[in-house]
Amino acid sequence: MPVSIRDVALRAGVSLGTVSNVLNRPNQVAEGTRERVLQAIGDLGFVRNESARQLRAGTSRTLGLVVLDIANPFFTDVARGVEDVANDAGLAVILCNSDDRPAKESAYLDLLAEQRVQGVLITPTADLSPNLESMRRRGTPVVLVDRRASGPGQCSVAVDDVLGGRLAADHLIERGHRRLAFVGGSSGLPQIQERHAGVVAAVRERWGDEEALTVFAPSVLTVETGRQAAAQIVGMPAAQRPTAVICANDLLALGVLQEMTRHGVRVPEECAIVGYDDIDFAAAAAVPLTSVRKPRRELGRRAAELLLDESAEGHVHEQIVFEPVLVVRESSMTRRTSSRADRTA
Amino acid sequence: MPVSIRDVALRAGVSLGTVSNVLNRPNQVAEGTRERVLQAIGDLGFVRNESARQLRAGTSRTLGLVVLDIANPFFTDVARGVEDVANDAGLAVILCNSDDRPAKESAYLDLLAEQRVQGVLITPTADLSPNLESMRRRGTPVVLVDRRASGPGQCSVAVDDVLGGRLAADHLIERGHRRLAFVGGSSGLPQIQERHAGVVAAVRERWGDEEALTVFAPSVLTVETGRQAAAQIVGMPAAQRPTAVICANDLLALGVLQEMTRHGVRVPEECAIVGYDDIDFAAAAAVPLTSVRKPRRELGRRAAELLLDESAEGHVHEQIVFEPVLVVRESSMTRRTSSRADRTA
DNA sequence: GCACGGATCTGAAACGTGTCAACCTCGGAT
DNA sequence: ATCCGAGGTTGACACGTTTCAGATCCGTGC
Repeated sequence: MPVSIRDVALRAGVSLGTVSNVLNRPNQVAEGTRERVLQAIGDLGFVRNESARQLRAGTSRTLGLVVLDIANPFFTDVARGVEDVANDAGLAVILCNSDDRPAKESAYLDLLAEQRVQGVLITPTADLSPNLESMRRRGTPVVLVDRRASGPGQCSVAVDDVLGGRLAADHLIERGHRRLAFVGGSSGLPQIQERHAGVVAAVRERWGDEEALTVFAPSVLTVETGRQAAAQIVGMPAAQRPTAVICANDLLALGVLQEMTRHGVRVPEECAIVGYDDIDFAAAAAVPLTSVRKPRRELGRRAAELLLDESAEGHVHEQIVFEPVLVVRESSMTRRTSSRADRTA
Repeated sequence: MPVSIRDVALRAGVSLGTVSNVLNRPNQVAEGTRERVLQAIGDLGFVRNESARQLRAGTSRTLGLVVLDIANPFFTDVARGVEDVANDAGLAVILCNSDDRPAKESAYLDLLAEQRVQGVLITPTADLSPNLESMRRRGTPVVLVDRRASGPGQCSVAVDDVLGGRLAADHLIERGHRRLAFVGGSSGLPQIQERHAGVVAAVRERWGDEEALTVFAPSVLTVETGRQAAAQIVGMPAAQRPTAVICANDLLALGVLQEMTRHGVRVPEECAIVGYDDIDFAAAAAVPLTSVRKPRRELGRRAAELLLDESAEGHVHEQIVFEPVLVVRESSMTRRTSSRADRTA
């Protein structure tokens, strides 16, 4: 039943090597022969066996992408960027979802190692898995995505999240807000910690201390936990309740927005909201969300490019850091009655 | 550099077959030997070569999933369902995004065939690719997802979309609406056509004809095109403007919601909205969206289970059809205060 | 006639694994 | 002393491809 290159050779009346040449160096084969072989391939419905190619070549034509949460549109956008580049290079992408769980992440890394992927793109869970280090030692390129490499020994593509947090906080403070909340505080993820740090830095600079900043620390960053945080905020006495909320990602922000609305708290008049990532749903929310935009697709693209480059000679590890941009939309358009609707892009 | 089973054997002082036994039938190997081998594996950092295993076994430990739009959370939820089952069976999932483009779909199917995947789960573009048929002929199981198989010759896991359309329309009509719009009309996708047909059937039954149903036919089903449709609706003269909109999926519905709000049309008071799929963002919208719920994750699960079963002896093809459920939320909670008894014709 | 080179084709070797028949060892039964 | 069988272990072979050194053929220039 399975038809191999040998069957094709037999049918076309040529040797096995010639069939291989037709497939890989067609111009080295005389036209008549080539056509006879192609005919045989068509007749028999021959399909190359990628495993055998890989075995011979020593490496596969695939690349692994491990993300924290496949349900977060941020990561699907990154994935598309990766796909763009990978496809052009003739590579397939194995997309793995670690769910922010080290055990799952580790299992997927093993799997990718066994597949002999050309490289791994990963947004790691808080602690860098030992598997990552051993992959690199074994010679598999690894590029960190949305996370800065700790040393110069590896590539990474990240975003300046301290700046992002700062942008969000500065914007709100300039708009006249005097009490802020940050939702997403204590997650072990460095990205989140940096956003937090940026907010804190801005608040400190302006106000001298952090007393007017309330921090909420949901365990995971989802719409649901955003809702829970908002419920807490709404329950605070009016005199202490923050007038603006900065969320560590847009999922949280959407949850906050929904819960606020449900409680009759008008956004942005009574409470402004700023999200993070600027996923498509942020602009599509019924109160379009101000958000810190990261070049999502570009992030994936550049990461994939670095990965490809890493296999080349003379590669030097690179730590790319993108600058985020604040996109102001309705959810923070309040106070400071100024006429200018500033939209940064 | 690359360390093979042979290197391990050498180091452990055993034969190559013994190492293989340690890996695949550990209980057939004497404890001392086993430990020596495991030690060697650890020392050398040996990792199985999946390609070689596959070559030997004739089939890989992977399964392909081809979706129409990776950016649509509906499909990522389906993917999670697939992953649940695949992981338990020790299979990896290669996730491919056809972008609703036959050319991309076809390219990915070729790739999956070359990978010798154990099977393919696919939500096909409008026309069934000839590649699908040849895959099946070659013995690769194929299961259609969110699309009914045309004949009994193959497995499929779908949802009764005619019923879904009907549920949405009935609900709105019962609530007292007398002019409806359906957004998503002419896409070639059978799923969409069925939803449309369901709406039409309900409208016909109640009103005798379809004059009070306006149909919009965006080319793709995204938030952006939803917005465009809403802009058109808002532009209609008040006397003709529908008081409720049924959308072919939730992305459209979110776009419609946003544009309505932007134009100051209150939802649901002035215009009710019903979406389709019930993605998480539907409930999270600032005006929570009434939507036709499909068992998204379960859809993926069952599809994967059917696929696994298909490799077993005595498999009979099965066409599973789930019944959708209308989840009523705020976006359609209006009217019906009228005491007028509206009877069907 | 002959050497030469280019175009074309051939077939063996190798990639790393799983399988399986055969082999070894050794204690116990005959 | 011989045989038996079970528990361990071995090593050759096959999987399908790519590669590469060599073979073959043919026209050309001397």
